[in-house]
Amino acid sequence: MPELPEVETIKNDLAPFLPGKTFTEVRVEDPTAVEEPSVPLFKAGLVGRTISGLGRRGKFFIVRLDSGQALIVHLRMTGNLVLEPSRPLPKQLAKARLRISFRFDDGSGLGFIDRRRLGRVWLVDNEQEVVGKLGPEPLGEGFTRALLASLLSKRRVPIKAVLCDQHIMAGIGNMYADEALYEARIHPLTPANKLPPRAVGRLYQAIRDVLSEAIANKGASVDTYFRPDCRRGEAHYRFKVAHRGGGECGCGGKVQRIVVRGRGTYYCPRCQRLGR
DNA sequence: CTTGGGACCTGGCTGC
DNA sequence: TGCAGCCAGGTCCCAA
Repeated sequence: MPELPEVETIKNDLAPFLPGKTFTEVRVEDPTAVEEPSVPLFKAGLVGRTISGLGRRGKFFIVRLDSGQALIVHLRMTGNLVLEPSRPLPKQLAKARLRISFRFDDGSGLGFIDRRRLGRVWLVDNEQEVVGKLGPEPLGEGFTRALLASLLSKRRVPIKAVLCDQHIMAGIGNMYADEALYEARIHPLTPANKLPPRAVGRLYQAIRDVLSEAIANKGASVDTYFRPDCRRGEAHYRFKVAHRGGGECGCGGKVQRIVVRGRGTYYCPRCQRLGR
């Protein structure tokens, strides 16, 4: 599932290829992929435009155009952007369906494939229309310990739910929330506003460390995530708890799986105690 | 404000 | 072996 480190990796991988290219053809194979505007306007707004730069906000991938518009992609659960022509797709992607294909003036192409068809694209005048309601970037300069403390102090819900809420902070999903809480030795059910200042400090560092390390390892290929050239990320090899139910923690205890707000949550009951 | 639930979506898994 | 039904979880939306 692509979260911040995966989308950042996709952006970094595409940075040497996309900027400067001009769209020559856009084929929308699955119209439900286009959230905004209509499919004809979507195509017309892209063809002939040149890519001026790439960006990322939370889990959204942003392609900026010379027209001033922005093509925005959200991969949701199973979306992938693959460079074409590409080698045979890995078997996890073999059944994914092609939803949109983009062709460029140099003959290259980019495919948006998505097994479960939950991903979406937008073409908008102002990217804030799509990403404007997101909370701060956890790796951004403005994301300080004090800001985290103030965000948490207003919420009584389990800390796990707060970390995954894109309106509070942007880019953390199920996997990295579990990893950050493990690293900070915080039980996922702890009410956010009940965290003592020292725990908030640990959590702040854990969020930054876990995300940075995952980016350095090019994202986590736990399910259908692959880089645009179909290579795997390696961040999942470093996971201590995420998707490791029944596995062993370094302390000798067993990683447990519980459900927090409808999401599978992995943690170590010995390292992450409730109430302190 | 919060919380819970459903909808979207389909491959892969479980259980009979 | 076949098949029904559940599960994964990011996001939005609605009801209480």
